[in-house]
Amino acid sequence: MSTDPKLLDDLTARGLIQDTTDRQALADRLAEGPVTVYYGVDPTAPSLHVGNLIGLLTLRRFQQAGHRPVPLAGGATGMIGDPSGKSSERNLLGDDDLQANLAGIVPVLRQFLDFDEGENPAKLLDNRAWTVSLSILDFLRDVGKHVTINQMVAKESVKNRMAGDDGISFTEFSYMLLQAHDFLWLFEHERCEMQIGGSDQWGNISLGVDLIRRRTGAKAHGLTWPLLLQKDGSKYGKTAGGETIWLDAELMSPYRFYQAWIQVEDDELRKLLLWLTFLSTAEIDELVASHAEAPHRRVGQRRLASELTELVHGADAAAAAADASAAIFGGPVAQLDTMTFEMLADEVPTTRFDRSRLDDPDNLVSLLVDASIASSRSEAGRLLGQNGIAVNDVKVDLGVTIERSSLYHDRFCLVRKGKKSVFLLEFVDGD
RNA sequence: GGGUCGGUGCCCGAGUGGCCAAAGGGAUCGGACUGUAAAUCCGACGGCUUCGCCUACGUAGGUUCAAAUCCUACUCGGCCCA
Repeated sequence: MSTDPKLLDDLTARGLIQDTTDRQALADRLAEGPVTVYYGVDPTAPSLHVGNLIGLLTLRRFQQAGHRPVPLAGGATGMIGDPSGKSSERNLLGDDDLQANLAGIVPVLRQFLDFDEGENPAKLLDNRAWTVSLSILDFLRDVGKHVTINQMVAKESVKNRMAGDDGISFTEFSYMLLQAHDFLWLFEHERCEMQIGGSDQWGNISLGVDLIRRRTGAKAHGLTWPLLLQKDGSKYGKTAGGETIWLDAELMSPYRFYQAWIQVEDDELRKLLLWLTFLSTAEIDELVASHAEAPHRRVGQRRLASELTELVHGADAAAAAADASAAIFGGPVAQLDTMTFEMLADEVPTTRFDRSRLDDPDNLVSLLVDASIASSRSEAGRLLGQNGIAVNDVKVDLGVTIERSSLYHDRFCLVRKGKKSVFLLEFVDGD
């Protein structure tokens, strides 16, 4: 099977290459034929999030170019905690949590990678498989012997932590050896010649490359991309509101996922389109240019949001998220029909109440709290006082009551908090 | 094990007996301006039955009219010594 010779150039054009091992050797090897390439994810959270997005997309780019992707779940390394990019020691996760997290990431992987493709199917591996049975003596002899402490201490991630107040535990210090061992194992058992990761992984990746060379004399390859950072320099991964952007529909609905990208600022658009979509660089240039002509139409954000939502959640979910957004931000809510409201109820945070709540006078504050629109009665009062709540598009004050006549289609009531957050209240008959 | 410094609200960080629900900054949330953008400005930012009350400054006790501030024990973390 032949491979796409333009892969490296495309990644370069997108600005997705931060560091590589010997660039020419890598280009030659990729041109020669399919390469097995791995990207490791530690299951430290119940699902994957934006932080893993570039990795998944890059694996996909490799697969589309004819290479063989290996997503590696860090069932073993997840128990240790990678100090890279962390300023303080991690809490160790228990076995049960890890297993549950692992189960959570598999479906997401399937969205991105083809595991059934004839010639170069993706293969999911878990480093527990070869790590749990590893004896400490073997480990020290086969891995530790080939690495000097000097080398390890020189790594950026370790240096930072040694300079800090909290120090670094031996456990986390050892993390890079386990990762290097993974690479070696994959090289020997899966003919995996390449590891990719975010730039914070560079130290760990190059250590693995070195280990492979010392143990086998062979040349392995590494590639990292720049980290996706927010303006303040912190890792990307949260919405403006500080909510983690999950890739699992259970943890973040497609609508909210879509909204997270719709709200992206103009300055970030080009970069995000290049890094996170499969649109060609030419298409992106065009899109960014037309966006600049009429920024208020937000064509750039719309495209980014729908491309990404489709990638992560599928075409149907992406269309539904776009429809819901159009209904909510497009015009007067009063004009929406029952079907649209029912559709919205699936997309927007919706709370169901018994109709009897409508009979309480002055029920607004308690409804806001019960629907988790405000976290306390004090906050609800504050929001109302600051003109932050609109019921059915009308700003309301303290003391307002939601009654039967306020409902649309005798069931729904739409509450806005601020400009961007929308909630639906649904009133139904009690049992 | 010894010594030493420290543990304050979402985070950083002031405060060393009353004027402390606790300075300042960041984050966040509302408002104005806009384009569901950025920048800027304004306001809020423990809870409640809100002119008052309750809960909070590592944990548990104690001294005092009064403690985040003093004392005791415990606990956790940094650093130094062994």
